[in-house]
Amino acid sequence: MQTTPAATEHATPADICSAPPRRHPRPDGQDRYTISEVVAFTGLTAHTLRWYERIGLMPHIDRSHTGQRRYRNRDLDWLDFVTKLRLTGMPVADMVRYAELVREGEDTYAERQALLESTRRDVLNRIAELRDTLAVLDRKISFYATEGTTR
Amino acid sequence: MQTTPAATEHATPADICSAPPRRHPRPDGQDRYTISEVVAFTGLTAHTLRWYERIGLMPHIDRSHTGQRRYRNRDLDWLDFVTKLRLTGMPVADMVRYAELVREGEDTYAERQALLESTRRDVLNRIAELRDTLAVLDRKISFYATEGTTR
DNA sequence: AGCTTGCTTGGAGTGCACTCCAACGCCATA
DNA sequence: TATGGCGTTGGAGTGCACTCCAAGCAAGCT
Repeated sequence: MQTTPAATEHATPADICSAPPRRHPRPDGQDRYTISEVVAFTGLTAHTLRWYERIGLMPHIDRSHTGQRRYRNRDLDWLDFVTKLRLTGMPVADMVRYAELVREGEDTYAERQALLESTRRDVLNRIAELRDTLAVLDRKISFYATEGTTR
Repeated sequence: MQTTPAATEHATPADICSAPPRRHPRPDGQDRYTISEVVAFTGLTAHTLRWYERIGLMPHIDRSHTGQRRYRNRDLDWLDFVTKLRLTGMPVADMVRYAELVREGEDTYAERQALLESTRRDVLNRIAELRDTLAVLDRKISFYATEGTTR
């Protein structure tokens, strides 16, 4: 494991460019959270959090002296990002791939960029499809609304 | 094997986003299609079409004198709608529920409207989430773009 | 007549993303 | 010292949405 201060500074290079708006406010100045706190912040289950770690979707999580997980703010940032990726419908395997690239360091910037750009295109397509669907729904809803009231 | 140019046309995923409305035009004036024609129109597999019928997501499909399915235009319309609902992430069970309401006739207009309105809210939320995700992706992508070129 | 193609069925299998289980450890409070 | 609460693990189980299989039938072509 890397333990140099430099490594700590940009331990997860992905985090440098992320300043996410927080939906689950974290206590200020704290940087060690139990798994149940993370459950409360993220809405994920403890099972899922452990499973993410097992499959390599999470970096190694710090442990207390008794072996319990202590999540740090950068882990929560990463979880926020993963949750967003999941919402796009990206398969977990692809997210794991991205996580691997992050672990491999700066040499993978280009590949990470390509991966995210492909995801970006997927998201745009998905939004377009959803807007299409919305139009169909609106048409049907207004049909039911008028038919329901005029008879 | 199919040798139509259409098969070649949608080989590249890039074309998908430039072909929004009807990717598989139906022949004019026809109203009886074999299962394999419907496969070509919808992109669903024959397995899935039969499964949809078994679980009650499709109405009873007409049969030829030999017992083979003959889909009609209204069946294709229904499949288009189902496909849109599926894109919203609606569980199949909910779609089956809607199909049941349709079979039960006009008395269920109000309930159908409520169901679609709830779906509509889901779709709007989903679009908002995706836009959020898009913002995050753009931030990261531009980070990788500048970092990748400046070093 | 023989062969190929397309379609039929019920039931079993697959892949994904969790989700749960049993057995156990640590530790604070009563 | 005991009880409750929170945490740990590997492995097995679950639910969803397909997906495939084997065996068979009917029609069309040579």
